Amino acid sequence: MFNDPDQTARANIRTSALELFAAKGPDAVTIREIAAAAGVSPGLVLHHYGSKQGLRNAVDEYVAALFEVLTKGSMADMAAPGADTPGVASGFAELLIGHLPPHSPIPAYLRRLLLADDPAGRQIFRTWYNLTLALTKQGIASGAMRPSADPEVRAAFLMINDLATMLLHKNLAAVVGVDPLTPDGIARWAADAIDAYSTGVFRLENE
Amino acid sequence: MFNDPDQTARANIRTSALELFAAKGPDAVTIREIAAAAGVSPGLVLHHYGSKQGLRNAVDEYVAALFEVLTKGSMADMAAPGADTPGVASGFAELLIGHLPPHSPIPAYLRRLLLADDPAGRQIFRTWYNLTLALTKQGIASGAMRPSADPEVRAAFLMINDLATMLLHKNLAAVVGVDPLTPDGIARWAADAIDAYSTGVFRLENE
DNA sequence: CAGCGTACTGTACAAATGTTCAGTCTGCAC
DNA sequence: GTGCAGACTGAACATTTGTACAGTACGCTG
Repeated sequence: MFNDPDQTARANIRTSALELFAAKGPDAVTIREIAAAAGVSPGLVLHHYGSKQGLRNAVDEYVAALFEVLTKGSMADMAAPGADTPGVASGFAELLIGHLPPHSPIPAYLRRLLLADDPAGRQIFRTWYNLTLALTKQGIASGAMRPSADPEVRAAFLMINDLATMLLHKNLAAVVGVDPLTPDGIARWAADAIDAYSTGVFRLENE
Repeated sequence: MFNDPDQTARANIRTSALELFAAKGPDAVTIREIAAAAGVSPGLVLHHYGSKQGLRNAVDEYVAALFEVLTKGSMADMAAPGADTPGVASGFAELLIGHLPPHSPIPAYLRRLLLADDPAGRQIFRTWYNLTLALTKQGIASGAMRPSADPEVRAAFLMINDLATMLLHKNLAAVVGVDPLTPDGIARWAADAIDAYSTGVFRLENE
């Protein structure tokens, strides 16, 4: 899925850049490094993308477009949940990742975009939020979710709680021993999240 | 509070480095830039810290030590909540930030440490998690929190949900219109978080 | 075949940057 | 006063890195 059949040198450069940017961050990657990974000369990188910034923009746009596609795919899953498809409680992030091959650099790149505080990341954040808000209002209307006095904040709350598992999964794996992005980690994590969101975390005083 | 009276050139260099690292990231800051901000020559930076990496380590250690102090202070607040001290629901992050001057670079630096996936950040993450886990178990034992089948994951869940507001507050402010690190943002955010954690988010089927 | 545009290479260059170092100044011990 | 250790400066150096460019190979069009 989403295996780009484009094997031109231009596409190879973009793909290599995507992987290296995701792994080390754009600032820590040199054009020579990208060229070597793509099997071309450094000059060709500039020939196709004008500058390093141009290449960064191209990769950003590519990932943003892919994100839109993934979003639509995840929405379809949401509307018609299959046998083992987790509900909304386990979050959209896992759903998105489920649409990608096992070691795709896309999640790591998305992580950088979301944390970078630049226009590309903010646009993705906005898309994600609008989607979450729509689902939240829909859930409240259908009775699946309890009403909230502040639906906008409620949607943001649910969204970034979900995002947090993607942003911090390495720390979680190292410290807690549960990586919420691995198959068994997902299960443990989702079970507790659903429990927390359903029965609540704090006990009311009059209980 | 925590205004270091150390005004030696050595301390000034560390302070300037801390601010610049927090704002732009260590890789994007040059030794010359730090020296200029501290009002010294570039050579002196190396004289005191040996190398740029040495300076980074020194800043990391300084922030880690400060984090320990802040943690203890926040725990004291937790044990004896004052008039307007929010409960555990609004999270530890806000409590920590409340112990710092308004425009302290510490939160931004902590953010970088936690997202960097290096030993210094992992140690802070670990301290934070151990604290959250202890409070969670204590809350369950006292009856203030509902029991969880998986206390470790429950503690991690609550912790990173809290962290997410700190990591993504800029995106939240730009897209949602609520910055959970500003005074009025805290109020709106905490109210909804407490509501979500108390009465739950999803409606059970038999209700 | 001739011409031309595009992909592509490898060299060269200028700027930035971490680091080294010789040397100066200052304060303190003897 | 003399000597010395440490703070501090400013110039210089080596390396890295983004980029420009001249030149080559190749495929398409006329």
